[in-house]
Amino acid sequence: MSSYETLNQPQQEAVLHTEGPLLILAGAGSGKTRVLTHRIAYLIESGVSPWNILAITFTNKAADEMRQRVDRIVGTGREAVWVSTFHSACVRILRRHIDFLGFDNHFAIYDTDDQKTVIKEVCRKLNVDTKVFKEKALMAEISHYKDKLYTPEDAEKEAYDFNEKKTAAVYREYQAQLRKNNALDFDDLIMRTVELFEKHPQVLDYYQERFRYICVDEYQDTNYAQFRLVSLLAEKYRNLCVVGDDDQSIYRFRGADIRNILEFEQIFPDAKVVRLEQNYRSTQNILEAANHVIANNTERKEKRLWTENEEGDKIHFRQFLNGFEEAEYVVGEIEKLHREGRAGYRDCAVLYRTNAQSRLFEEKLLVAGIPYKIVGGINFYSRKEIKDLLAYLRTIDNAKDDVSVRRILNVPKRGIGDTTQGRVQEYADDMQVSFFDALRVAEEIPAVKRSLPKIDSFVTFIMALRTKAEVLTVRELLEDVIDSTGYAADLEKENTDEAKARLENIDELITKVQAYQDAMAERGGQATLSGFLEEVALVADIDTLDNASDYTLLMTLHSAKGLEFPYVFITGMEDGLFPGGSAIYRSESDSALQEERRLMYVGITRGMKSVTLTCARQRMLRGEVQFHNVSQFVREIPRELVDLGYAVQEKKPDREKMLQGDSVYSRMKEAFRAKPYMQESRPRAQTSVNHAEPLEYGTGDTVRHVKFGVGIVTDIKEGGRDYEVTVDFDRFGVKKMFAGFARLKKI
DNA sequence: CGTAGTTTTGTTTTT
DNA sequence: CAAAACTACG
Repeated sequence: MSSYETLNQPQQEAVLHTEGPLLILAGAGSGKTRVLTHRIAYLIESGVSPWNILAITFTNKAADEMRQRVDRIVGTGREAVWVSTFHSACVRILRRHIDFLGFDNHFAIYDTDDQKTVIKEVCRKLNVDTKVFKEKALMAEISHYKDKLYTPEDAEKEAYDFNEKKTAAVYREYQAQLRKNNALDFDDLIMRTVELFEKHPQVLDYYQERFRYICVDEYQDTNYAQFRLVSLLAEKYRNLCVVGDDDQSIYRFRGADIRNILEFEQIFPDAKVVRLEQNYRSTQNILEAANHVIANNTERKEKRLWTENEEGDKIHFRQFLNGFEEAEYVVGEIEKLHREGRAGYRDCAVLYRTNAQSRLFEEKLLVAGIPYKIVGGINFYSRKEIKDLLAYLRTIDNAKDDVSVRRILNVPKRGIGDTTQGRVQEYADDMQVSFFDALRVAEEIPAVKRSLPKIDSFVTFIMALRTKAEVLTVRELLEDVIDSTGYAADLEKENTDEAKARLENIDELITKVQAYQDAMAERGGQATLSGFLEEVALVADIDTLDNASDYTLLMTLHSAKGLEFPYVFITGMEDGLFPGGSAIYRSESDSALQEERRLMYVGITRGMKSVTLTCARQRMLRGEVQFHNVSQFVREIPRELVDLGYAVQEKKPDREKMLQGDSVYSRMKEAFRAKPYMQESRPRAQTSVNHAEPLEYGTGDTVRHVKFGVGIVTDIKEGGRDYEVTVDFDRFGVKKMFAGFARLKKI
């Protein structure tokens, strides 16, 4: 019990309040994970059976960690506590009871690729032009319906214009296809569970009894469907504890409804509210900066985090000519930190808005020999070779999974091409049977006579695998597939780098199967094919990080949520990139911008000791060079909290370049690249005295003045024949001046 | 039926 | 600048 003394006052309140609804408003770094784990431990210690506790976390990794921590405090019983993500919990429930809804318990879980395949098929069938209705857009629409628990019928009822009606029709057919394939997509996992509970009260009752104490973390990112799910489960005993921070709500695009947390007190009027506002993670400067940025948002609950930590470094801000130099600088800093023994590689994280930005950093890290890992982006499981092999496993596991069957029908090449596939599909549609069943009776289909023997041998092959699956372990089965299809053998013959990489991935897959089997054996569970496939579908990249290895992490700001690092680099701080282009334009409602700002808030508050913001003037984006201004979020940080890195070298201007990109490489590159750009801008700057012509710098740029030194341009006004420029100088404060006189130079 | 070569298209963010 | 989608040829 003594461990509770290490908690502060509100933290203790939250831990000790076990009965009835509880809302914990937990600011960034306020120790909410500690509170949650202690709360679960306290529940168990005060006699609640671990069996009766359900804790929902945002990632599987967080779930594992929480389970371990609870175990460390309580010692026993953690096995029985359910700690998992919404999706995992739902799968567990559905595997047991989905037959109530007419699905087979061996249902497949479709990922984005599979969904797209189905959508394409649906559009073809319904004669929907995918040039007009993009698959991606349709998927997003359908997903939103599901987030709100709209059935296809609901969607059709609410559809007023042509587009909406079409979308609803696609939705209906899409759901029909999924059912035919005995498959669920991610959103279905939640929606079908709610459906199960609503249609079968006895099932709901079972789980209500089972989960008398429910905890939901990251509550600000739940959508309506998840809210409904939790409400149903908690209805009976009302022991619902939700934890969240409205300032960190960053998943609105996937249906997260901030009202869930903002209106919790209305829905549960007897709820106790605890606010955790003391931050234990970051320095004062970091926290101050974060507070100032987020204060620009209007749609939020007023609050102010504070800390007893030291003041610490200022927020470092550096602007570069292009993305290469930005990456070089960041990598150089990490190298320096490591060399000077100030930080391990794992203490540094590089964050960015979009996954595409990881490339430059990856290249530079590779050259520098710094161990790193990219989180997210192209998922391991979405590589072709892996998807192919998994499609075999899925075909074996779920006889109705047409998407998988079609994928492997001609992989490896069996001489069964698109034409044949189309004819079989047509037959299957006409006769209302599954694709695989159509293959089995292919002799009935006159049009495919030529390929008949090939089809027959494929069918026999799959049937044989299914028989084997009953006696083999998952690993043995996978190895059998790799072997008997000749998949690996074909790749070996190719003998290219590409093929080698794929072979490595296949080995990796075998390793993962083995790891799954081991984990199940350790937990005393049964390793099943369904179980493995489920893990494959639901385990995100971030879940597989091991804390023991010393590598620098690269990831999106979204992925960084819930993590912390001593040294954080937030890169690509440019208007148009972050905040993203689509968030800037909408003048009507700036809620998109506010979401971006919350993302910025999340980013800054990941930092414990140091936060560095970087940006580039010039950047290659989808094959084109783009010019960007410094992100408005940088400007929202008070000037006195920012270090520009130039001030000290005022007397020796040349040194700043060495500081920025301290390799010969970078200076060569700059000379090379900068030329065309300089040629263009210099004459403009000179003539700007006469006419209001474009300046070489813009709002947010870092500039140098002969006398005042370095500063940031905060405003530019067009004043007749010249510009009036407002600059916030490092050492002289805010000055207004005419561009023609000031002869400011962009850095 | 399969492949190589060509054109088009596209960006948030994730379970 | 990619990846994906399409086309034309063997």
